[in-house]
Amino acid sequence: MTDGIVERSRPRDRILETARDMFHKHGIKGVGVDAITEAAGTNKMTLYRHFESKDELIVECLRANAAKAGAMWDAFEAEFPGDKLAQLHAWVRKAAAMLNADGRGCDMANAAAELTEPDHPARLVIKELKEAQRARLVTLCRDAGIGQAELLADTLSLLLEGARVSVQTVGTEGPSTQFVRMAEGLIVSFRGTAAV
Amino acid sequence: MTDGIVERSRPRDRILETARDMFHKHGIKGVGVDAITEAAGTNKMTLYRHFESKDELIVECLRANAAKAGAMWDAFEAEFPGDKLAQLHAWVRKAAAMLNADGRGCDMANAAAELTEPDHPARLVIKELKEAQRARLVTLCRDAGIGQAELLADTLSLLLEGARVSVQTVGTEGPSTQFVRMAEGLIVSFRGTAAV
DNA sequence: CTAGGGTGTTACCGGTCTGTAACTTCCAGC
DNA sequence: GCTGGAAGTTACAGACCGGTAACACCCTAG
Repeated sequence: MTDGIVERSRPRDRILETARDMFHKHGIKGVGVDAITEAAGTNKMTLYRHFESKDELIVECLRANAAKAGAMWDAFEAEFPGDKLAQLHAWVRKAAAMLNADGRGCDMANAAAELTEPDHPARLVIKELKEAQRARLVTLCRDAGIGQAELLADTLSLLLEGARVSVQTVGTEGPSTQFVRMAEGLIVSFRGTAAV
Repeated sequence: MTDGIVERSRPRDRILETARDMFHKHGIKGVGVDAITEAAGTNKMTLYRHFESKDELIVECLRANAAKAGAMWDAFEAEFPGDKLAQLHAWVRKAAAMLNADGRGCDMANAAAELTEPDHPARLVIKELKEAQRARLVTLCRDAGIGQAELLADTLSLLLEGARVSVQTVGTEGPSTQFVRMAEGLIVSFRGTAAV
């Protein structure tokens, strides 16, 4: 019961959702458009009526991923309104939970690993989306009253990014098990050096 | 002027070296055996006389990469004999230098991102080699007299791994610029909590 | 009821992929 | 100089790839 998601909805949405799922599981070059449309319960022609090429479908999937991640951030704000520090800790816990959820790393990072052509349209949106996420984390750290918000945000980013590839290479029992401990420790130690 | 390396040597070595280079630059699924053999100045039949399949060639390339990385560690020992702390700092500097050298991340991590079949032969050796590298870093930290050597080693691992994917997604001007600062800071702070 | 747009179906194009067969050529060691 | 093995050459098999053409269908809005 994998790769299903053929609920009745408009073909475009089904294709997008199925492609996201299959790209995530099998990689981008590991999935052909035929396989996507079949799993989405439709056909190739319909795909090409809604997306001008596989590359555009890839880009649209990445954007959809980022939108979903953005919604997660909004959920933190809803859960701890105004309490930025609590939101930061929620982010750490959520990230750690997703680490162990599936052994595949970040879709954007994986896409960047696969799509090596320097002018591939996906590379631009990956950079754009990653930078937006970084900006959001920096803002959260700063609003949580942390001095050197950029440094903390970048450190947390690298740790999480590293934990994701670690899970992908050595599994969930490797260095990534320490992620929460590292992240929490960092936040505490940065809290010490409060706003200047 | 790329992908050359057609010096006169035995075809097997040329194929291996060329494949390493091309896999690194263009990804594994982004390079066909025809392209490899042509760039290596030989032909497909010769490749298949030395490697039973592309998958075996991939595995052999990964092992060669790991051997090269191992040689780097030996160089640190040769440069700072017995001074494990100096070797650790040398490792940080070397890692940072390689970060900015080329925008492609770790070959093993990239391979893990591309080769999603859970029983792909490469996945096994990736895990094996990554675990060996981790063990070596833990040993280095411990021999440098650092308490919680595993935690420091794992943190440094995740930071470096994350920095490599960061370079690949947002470029060298992103969070990875802070890698040395983070790593050196960590080493110092772990030195504080000396061996228990 | 009808018109029309979204959808499904089938077949196809040209290209690329891994891997193999059959044969020729080269070259080093005897 | 001869021979045997390594290497090169050409052609091909069979599968898959992204993308398109032509046409039949269905279902809803008018």
